[in-house]
Amino acid sequence: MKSEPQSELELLERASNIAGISFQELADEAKIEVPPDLRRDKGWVGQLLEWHLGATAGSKPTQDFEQLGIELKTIPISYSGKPLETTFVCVAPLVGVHGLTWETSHVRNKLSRVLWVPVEGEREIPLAERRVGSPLIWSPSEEEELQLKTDWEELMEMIVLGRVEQINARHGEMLQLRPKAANSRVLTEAYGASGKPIKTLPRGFYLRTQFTARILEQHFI
DNA sequence: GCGTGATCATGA
DNA sequence: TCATGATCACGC
Repeated sequence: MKSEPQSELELLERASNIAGISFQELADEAKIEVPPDLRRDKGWVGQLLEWHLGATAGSKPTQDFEQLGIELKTIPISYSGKPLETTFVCVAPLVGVHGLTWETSHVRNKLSRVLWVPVEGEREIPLAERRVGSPLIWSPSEEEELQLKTDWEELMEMIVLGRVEQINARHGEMLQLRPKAANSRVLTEAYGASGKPIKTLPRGFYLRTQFTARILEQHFI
């Protein structure tokens, strides 16, 4: 593992220095194997980049670079430069949500400052040959933050009203709520009708590709 | 089971 | 073709 970067500039420089490098080359340096594909290693690219950039948070529910207040997100892009996948943000709280506000939410904290690292994501490109793209540091604009806040409040209101099982991925303009679990049999506690406890599938907040596409676009304009 | 890292696979 | 709902691996 590399040391933790001591400043935002140092982090950005590290990310810039691996732009254009193939996953094979990065894996060799980290002394790890490149899997044949991502079917059984969905988080492999993210962990490869964590290693190279010196992220230390591990599986803690905090920003990847706590000291710098920065979250790392790799984002797979198509040949046209558009995101191929939505972006997971964090697990959604389903209980103990009384008094939670956007201002203190994990979503806002994680997205307050993000190092986006685009990576080649087309499945027809062998994993070992895919390359890292140019990084960018981003914070939400006022408009973006308002969009996120609006979505978050709508989703959290449904959760607190015991309507979590009526939420589907079509809710939320930019921020959506979807399953986040090992499989569909996993259960966690939530509020049901009349506030009675129920067991339901754990959920996570995800950014729509439309939202992340704009972030990347604006950087290149 | 929870939270991290996410992408897969299928129906519309 | 594309987004939704489901899924995979790991540390603890």
